[in-house]
Amino acid sequence: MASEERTSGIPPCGKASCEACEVRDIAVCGALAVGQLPALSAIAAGRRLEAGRTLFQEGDAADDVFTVTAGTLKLFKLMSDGRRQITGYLLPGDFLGLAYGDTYVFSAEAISDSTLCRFPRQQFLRLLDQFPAMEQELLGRASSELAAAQEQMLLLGRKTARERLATFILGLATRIDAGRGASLRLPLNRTDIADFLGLTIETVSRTFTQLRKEGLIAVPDKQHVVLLAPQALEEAAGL
Amino acid sequence: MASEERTSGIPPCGKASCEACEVRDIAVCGALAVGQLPALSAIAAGRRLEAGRTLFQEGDAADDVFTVTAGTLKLFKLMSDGRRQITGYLLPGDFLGLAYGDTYVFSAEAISDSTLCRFPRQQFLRLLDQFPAMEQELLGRASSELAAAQEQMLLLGRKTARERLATFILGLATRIDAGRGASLRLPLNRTDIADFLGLTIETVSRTFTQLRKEGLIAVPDKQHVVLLAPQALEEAAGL
DNA sequence: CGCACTCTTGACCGCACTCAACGTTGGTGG
DNA sequence: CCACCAACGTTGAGTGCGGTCAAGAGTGCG
Repeated sequence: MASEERTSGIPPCGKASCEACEVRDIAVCGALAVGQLPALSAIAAGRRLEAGRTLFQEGDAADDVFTVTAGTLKLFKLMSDGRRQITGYLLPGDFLGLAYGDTYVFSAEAISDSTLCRFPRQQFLRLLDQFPAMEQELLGRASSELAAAQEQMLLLGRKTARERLATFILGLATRIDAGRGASLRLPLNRTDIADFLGLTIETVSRTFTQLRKEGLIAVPDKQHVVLLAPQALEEAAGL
Repeated sequence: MASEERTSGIPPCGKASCEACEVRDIAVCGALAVGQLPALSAIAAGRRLEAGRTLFQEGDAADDVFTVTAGTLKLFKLMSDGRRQITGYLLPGDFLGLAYGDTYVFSAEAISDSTLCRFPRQQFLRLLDQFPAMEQELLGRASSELAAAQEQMLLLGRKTARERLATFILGLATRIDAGRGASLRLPLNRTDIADFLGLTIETVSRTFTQLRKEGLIAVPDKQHVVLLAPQALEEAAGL
């Protein structure tokens, strides 16, 4: 769990960090804000989720909203014949539960062992009325997610395999922010990367090899990538 | 203009309709709510935009938010070499301006002659504090947009050309809602449809022909489509 | 050791792209 | 009125990128 939390910029939910929290941080880390907001604490419930377990499926009643405090989750949509599109992945600090009406419009599954903070949706929404700052924070998050979604649409609709993978690696580096030349731990395996980038695992694998042979990245093992030439990688990503 | 407004479920912004408006309708139709909210009226500004004119470009300072009262707009992202991805299109009643931080993350251009209601962003955001219902409405809209974006990611990442076009036509029918068997006016030309679906105009054209020859649709002229077999079209869309 | 799982690599294929020609429509001006 | 032109859409022929199918390598586990 500790190594999971290390991968994000969000501080772990220890007592020390809580001291620095403000109400608006509810959306940053559910568990952090619980101590600050008795009303929220009352409705919060911790939830551990083993790797591979489903949090909810597309079509389920959207009764809860969540914040991720540890681990990695993937969000995806399925077609009846099994084709899959991963629409996003969540790291500690991410909020989950905006994009739906009565039912979830995608499925969520833990990639690694994860912990989440669960809030019954109705109670959570009622709390928003009392804390406008929280609502603004949520609106800001929705904006960011929309911007990311549009970036992903450009990737899926118009970029080549090479550009997609380069974009993915750079985006990962930005989210995890592990400094220049550091080794990035890939939160997704090849299958998930393929389903995120709209490719097949074979093409993902070949493209990793291609970027590696060109000296843009190193792949010390299948779970890690090193950015050897970030500049060149950005060019490869298609600006 | 009248024919533009007819294509959406939103009533035109006449005096009669305004009587029925409530504050939360600000997000439904800017001009509607102006009469109800003196504070909003004070900052609102009408804006006509000819077909083909740019409302703003990706990277511009995001100073304003808008509601569309007539016409059609397209939102898109460009790559340096000219590749384009249309991330969405706006019909009367749609809100514009959520997905950004300081600068717009996409460009917006009028497809047909359009009118918009413009609100300086800072003042608009300040008003949100005073009208929580408006903020909740916006949050709901952001949710819908995110859901639509995820649906589009599935389309772009995993669907065939045939499935993409079928999905597009059905989605259009839902948004315009022109009843069974009616003739749908296409708000986008072939180039724009291609850039929306991540295809080329040739493939879009061929696929229109294919669906027509199979009897799923009729194409009375290049600007109209008739759904002859909605059931079969949904199958073609890949469920 | 054997098995299962993930990833890589190679050979081939096919869907959508590219390139090119042609048709249709609408506007403009002689 | 027609001639001309530009913009848009359709259709055909050929190509190539990424998908499919298949084999093999690397790894972890009982």
